[in-house]
Amino acid sequence: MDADDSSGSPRRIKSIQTASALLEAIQYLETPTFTDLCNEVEISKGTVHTYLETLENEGFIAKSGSEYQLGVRLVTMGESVRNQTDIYRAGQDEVEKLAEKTGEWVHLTVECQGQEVTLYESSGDRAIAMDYHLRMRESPQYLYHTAAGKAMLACFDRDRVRDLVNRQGFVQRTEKTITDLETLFAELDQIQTQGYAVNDEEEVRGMRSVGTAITGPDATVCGAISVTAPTSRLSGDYFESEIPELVMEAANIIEVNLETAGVEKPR
Amino acid sequence: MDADDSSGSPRRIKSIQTASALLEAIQYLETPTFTDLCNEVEISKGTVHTYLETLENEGFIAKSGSEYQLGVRLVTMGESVRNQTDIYRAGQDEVEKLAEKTGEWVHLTVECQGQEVTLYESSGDRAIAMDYHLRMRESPQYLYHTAAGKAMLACFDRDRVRDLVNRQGFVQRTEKTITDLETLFAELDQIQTQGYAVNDEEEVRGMRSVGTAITGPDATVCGAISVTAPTSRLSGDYFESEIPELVMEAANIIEVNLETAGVEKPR
DNA sequence: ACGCGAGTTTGGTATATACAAACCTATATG
DNA sequence: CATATAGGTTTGTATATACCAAACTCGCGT
Repeated sequence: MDADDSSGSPRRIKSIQTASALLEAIQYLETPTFTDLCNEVEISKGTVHTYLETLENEGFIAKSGSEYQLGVRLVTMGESVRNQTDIYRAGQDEVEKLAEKTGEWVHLTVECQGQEVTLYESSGDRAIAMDYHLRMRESPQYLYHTAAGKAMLACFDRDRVRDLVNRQGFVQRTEKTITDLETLFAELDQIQTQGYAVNDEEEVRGMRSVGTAITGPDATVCGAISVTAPTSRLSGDYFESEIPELVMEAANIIEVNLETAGVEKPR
Repeated sequence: MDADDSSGSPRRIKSIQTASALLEAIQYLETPTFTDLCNEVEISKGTVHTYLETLENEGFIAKSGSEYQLGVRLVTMGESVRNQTDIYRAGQDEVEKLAEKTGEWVHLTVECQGQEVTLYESSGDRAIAMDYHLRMRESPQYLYHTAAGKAMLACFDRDRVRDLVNRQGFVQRTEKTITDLETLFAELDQIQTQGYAVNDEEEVRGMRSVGTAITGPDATVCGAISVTAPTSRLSGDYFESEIPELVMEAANIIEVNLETAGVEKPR
């Protein structure tokens, strides 16, 4: 549905776009059947069939019985991506340490095509809401929904932020979700001055998080790290200064790790 | 190089095969440049360019500077696959428990297109050789190279095994690697009777493992679980009976979990 | 036995693909 | 400073190929 034809003509391979749409549909529909997929995309049965056969053959999808699902090859590829991403290697240990220290969920995320993708996560012993976090790993999040995401947005050029938001629109998840550009910009300014972002039940009711951006040696944003916990446990001074302190410290160490290791920015 | 044209005509989308080859090349070459890729595949520069543009646009790859690498979208997709695979959900806890009990590496793997893919792994506190295991997660292994793989092979029809081996050939990794069909078949028979497989430095010198297959409710193989440790620590009675016992127990529990949960076999 | 829906195969044609060659744009070289 | 060279991008075009439609097969419920 998204015409990317910016009038000119950056040539594209249509079959890849179609395949991509099918993969996305399969991921989205969980375990669709052949007809489910035919209904989802506007392509003839025969063609869909050929695509699915090909994708299965290449290991991108797998058919179990009459249901399709993404193939195991993607696990391998995903793992590859992680291991090649510097921020993952540089940050893994810190994430685990922070999770242990706080006892809560800690996420290491990066921005990808205007959304937030979780590269690594670790749960402390008090961490809750497994299901939510499971789902979060599976699907990218809007940057303005999360603390880590907002921390990254704050580092972007405001024009770029405007651009993103225009393309994505504001999806309201709770009554506290940011739903207009002014509020967002005001908050981004604040984040920039205080050095960290908070998410106060803006994505899930009863959940708060504190996040901060991780910048590479060339001052570009590489990703972000965040701590998430139920509002009951994350409040007062702990929420307003202790946790931010810990999060920023961790981010700082990761930045140093990045600096010393061979460096490349993701994206 | 793999002609899948069984003369007949299962129609395929050629562009997807090409894209797949490019992705594989990118994964294999780590962070290739444009020209690297042109050399790797036999396609004209212009065409490669169009493919890469499309793949980047769809999030399958990312260009950082002049280097290409697999895109972050694949992380998300891979995570999706894991979470949808019953054996992952059913086995995760047991893998962790086993890792804690033994203090060594524990792997949960499945078969995919005749190779072994790691779905989940956990390292006990004595586990070593991180680099090796990192690499293992990234690239599928030959089934006859590992304990878990052989355990799965033992459950297959022998004709299917012959088929696989004919297609893959025997790649010798150490002087103990199995390199002929008779030896393999003999060992598979033994595995079937004793209920578990061992890998005695057949893949990496100084490394042993013990693995066993996990079968679903419909008696098909879903995957396998294995413990890996240095030969020095894995020997004598511990190697020959204690560990096998633990591994089989874990597999058994996972099978029960599979039985009780909603069930689907991967692949 | 029959009909029906889900899934697969086939023919023909519009078109997307892939080559080649021209074209840029930086970086090395005389 | 001019020129050469390599890395990368764009364009025209013949042809392979992807796509639709319609025919077909298979399995299931009645």
